[in-house]
Amino acid sequence: MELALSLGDAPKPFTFLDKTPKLSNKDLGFCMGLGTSSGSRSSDEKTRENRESEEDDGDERRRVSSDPPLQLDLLPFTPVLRTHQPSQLRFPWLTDNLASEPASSDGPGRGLDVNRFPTVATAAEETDDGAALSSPNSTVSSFQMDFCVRNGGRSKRDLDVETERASSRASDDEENGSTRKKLRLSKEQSAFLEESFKEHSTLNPKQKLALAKQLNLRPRQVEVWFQNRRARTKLKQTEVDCEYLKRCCETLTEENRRLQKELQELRALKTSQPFYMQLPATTLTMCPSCERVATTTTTTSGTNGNANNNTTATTTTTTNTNNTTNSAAMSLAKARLYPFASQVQAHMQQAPAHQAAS
DNA sequence: ATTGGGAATCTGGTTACCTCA
DNA sequence: CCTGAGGTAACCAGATTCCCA
Repeated sequence: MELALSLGDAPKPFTFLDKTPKLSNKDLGFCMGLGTSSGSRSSDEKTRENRESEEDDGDERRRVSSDPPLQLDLLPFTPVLRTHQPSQLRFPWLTDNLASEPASSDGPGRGLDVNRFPTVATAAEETDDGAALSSPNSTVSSFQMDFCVRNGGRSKRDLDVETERASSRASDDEENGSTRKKLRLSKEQSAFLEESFKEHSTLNPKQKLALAKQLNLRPRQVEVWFQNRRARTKLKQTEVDCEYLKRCCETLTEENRRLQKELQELRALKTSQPFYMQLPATTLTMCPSCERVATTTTTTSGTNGNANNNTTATTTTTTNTNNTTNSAAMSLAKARLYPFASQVQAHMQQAPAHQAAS
């Protein structure tokens, strides 16, 4: 069993997931998407890759996410990520003519028409993270968007309260630079961001601007949302990894317990039947070509009558060929001791490479 | 009044780019 | 012209703060 597990960013994919079907989803209750995607790369690698892929964009962006966020695609706590229909949510960086498209000409295509606040945050959009416009003090655009999105089912009183709050916040922001606004993104905005996160776990400036424009948010807000989203993803992944490690530990503990018990039985058997002393010492080795387990036996000094050499290593294919007595008992003992011996033997005979290697 | 979720902020690290000696 | 140092900007992860439902 390969226990190449990691918390958080896996340094490499868990190859055993491909090799050992016994560690499948049904056993563990979650799918082993661990470390099989971009999340398994180091940030430096990702950064390097991103920069290589950004050459086409010139100086417009510095980092590009080239891989979709696959890491959580298979996890139970994440909704099915690939079920969205591209036609239902359009991403500005995927449709070049977005700006010129007529709004919601195809029904649910835009999906966020409710967010369409007439030219609210254009100034902020133009300047991206400019200190003045994207500073924490600037609440105007985001609030207006929020107001526009949520006012559908509200009473006038609610709207008045909201307006009052916003004006209060705005005034606070104007007079106090340290005031920190809190904005709850609407469901539509969150859903849209989620969808785009499934496409790109990181944003380039173009995508950020487009998303911000689409959602009537400040680019800084989009950027922060993606940062927090990545953090949440990693946290969830860590939880899943911990759970998996816990299960592995339990499995290994149980296996250890079972083997200890078996060892005790064999020791008891050995004291009652001394011929077990004649069994050669056995070690398990790994076949380098196919990574299967092979057994190598080392006969010890002449206890079986004709073995005069002190240390003679042979493979199991020749084990005990001279010992014709106690064959039944020996077979029984070997069957208990080396449950894989017959398979390994057959495998070794099939593969000529093994003969050469041995 | 309490609490959890999440938006926002802070901090430290990395990299790319530019300028200049 | 080349090179290395220094400065700057942008981005990110991680930790933290703190607002609000």
